[in-house]
Amino acid sequence: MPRKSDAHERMVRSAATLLREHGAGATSIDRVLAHSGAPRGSVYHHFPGGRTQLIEEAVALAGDFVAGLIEAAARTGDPSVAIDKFVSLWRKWLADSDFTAGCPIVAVTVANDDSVRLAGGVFGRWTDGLAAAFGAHGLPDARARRLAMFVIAAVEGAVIMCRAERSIEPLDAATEEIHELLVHALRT
Amino acid sequence: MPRKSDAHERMVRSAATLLREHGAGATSIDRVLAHSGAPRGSVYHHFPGGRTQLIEEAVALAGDFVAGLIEAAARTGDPSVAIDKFVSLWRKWLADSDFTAGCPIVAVTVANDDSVRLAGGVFGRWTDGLAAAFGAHGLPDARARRLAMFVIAAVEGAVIMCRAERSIEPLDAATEEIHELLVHALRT
DNA sequence: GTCTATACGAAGATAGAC
DNA sequence: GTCTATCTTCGTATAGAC
Repeated sequence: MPRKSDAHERMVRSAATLLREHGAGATSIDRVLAHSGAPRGSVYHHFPGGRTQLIEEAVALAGDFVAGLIEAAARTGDPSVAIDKFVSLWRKWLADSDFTAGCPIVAVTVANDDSVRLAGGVFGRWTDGLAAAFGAHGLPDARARRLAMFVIAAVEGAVIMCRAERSIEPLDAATEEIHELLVHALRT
Repeated sequence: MPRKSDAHERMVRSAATLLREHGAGATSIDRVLAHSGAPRGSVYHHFPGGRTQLIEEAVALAGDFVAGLIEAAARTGDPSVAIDKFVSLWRKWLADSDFTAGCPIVAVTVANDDSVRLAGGVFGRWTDGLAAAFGAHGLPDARARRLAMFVIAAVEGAVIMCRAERSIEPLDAATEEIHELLVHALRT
């Protein structure tokens, strides 16, 4: 009885990892196979859409994972908690990878991969989740949305700078300045 | 007499363009040749270091261009001017490319290209330039640096989201929230 | 500086056997 | 579901002629 954790799932997870560490251009079927240990012969059985489908599933998986985290934290009604969860995730991934891994959604976006189509939806969902937390705190819808978008952009940008500089400083700077901004924005 | 605008320079410029539009993985010698119209035969005459050297020169060119812009604006002593120049540049590039072009430094960073080594230095120079403007305005060194880093991260992140969502909204949101933050930070 | 030819490897995708 | 060809295209790099 084939468990759920079969070759298909292992390949999607490996694709997400390669996306994060080496970008879309380097995420080839060959490398996913080597990384996941999945068998060559069944690639087009599991992914009839070939490489495109594989990348798209990896984007969806990563997008859902982060969205779930944001949405769960947003339900506490405290925007600071949601932001902290989001930032902590990147902090952990950067540390675990020694500053070589970033965001898979960013990877497909800057490479203009076929799956950029999905990237907009993922960022949109993250934005909606965070905006809901700001809204619950009493901010007007327009400001809540603007702030949510801004926080996500700032953190994503900081993660890239952390990789380039091989230092956590940019993410620390972003965390502090976001906090500073929220002190004023959330003042009731 | 071979002018300065010869095959070498055209290739570097084309490489930067391809980096911005299709990422590091898709910036191959073949594509640079096709895009620049430069002759095949002299590639390794102009670039003894091959593809690696070509990409590195493109990163350096783009990095210097933006740094020069920031540094010139910073000399006015008004941080808002420097930020406006920086944001306007991205706004124009996004519009001109119909949201398909981003930052070449980001491209080599997320692809973990050999030239990531240069990316940290480029971001560092941009940060120093903007921090100088904040310092001239009277902010303490630590805060000036933190704010400079944050602004660059936020704008770079917003540009990526603009590409994914094919909309200028994320950059508009970033511009407004950065302004909001500066209203408090630059209060004398 | 620029040309052609060539070697070599990696990658996506398909076909047909088991 | 998995295997082994196989085809084709693309990419880097070198050699040697002009």
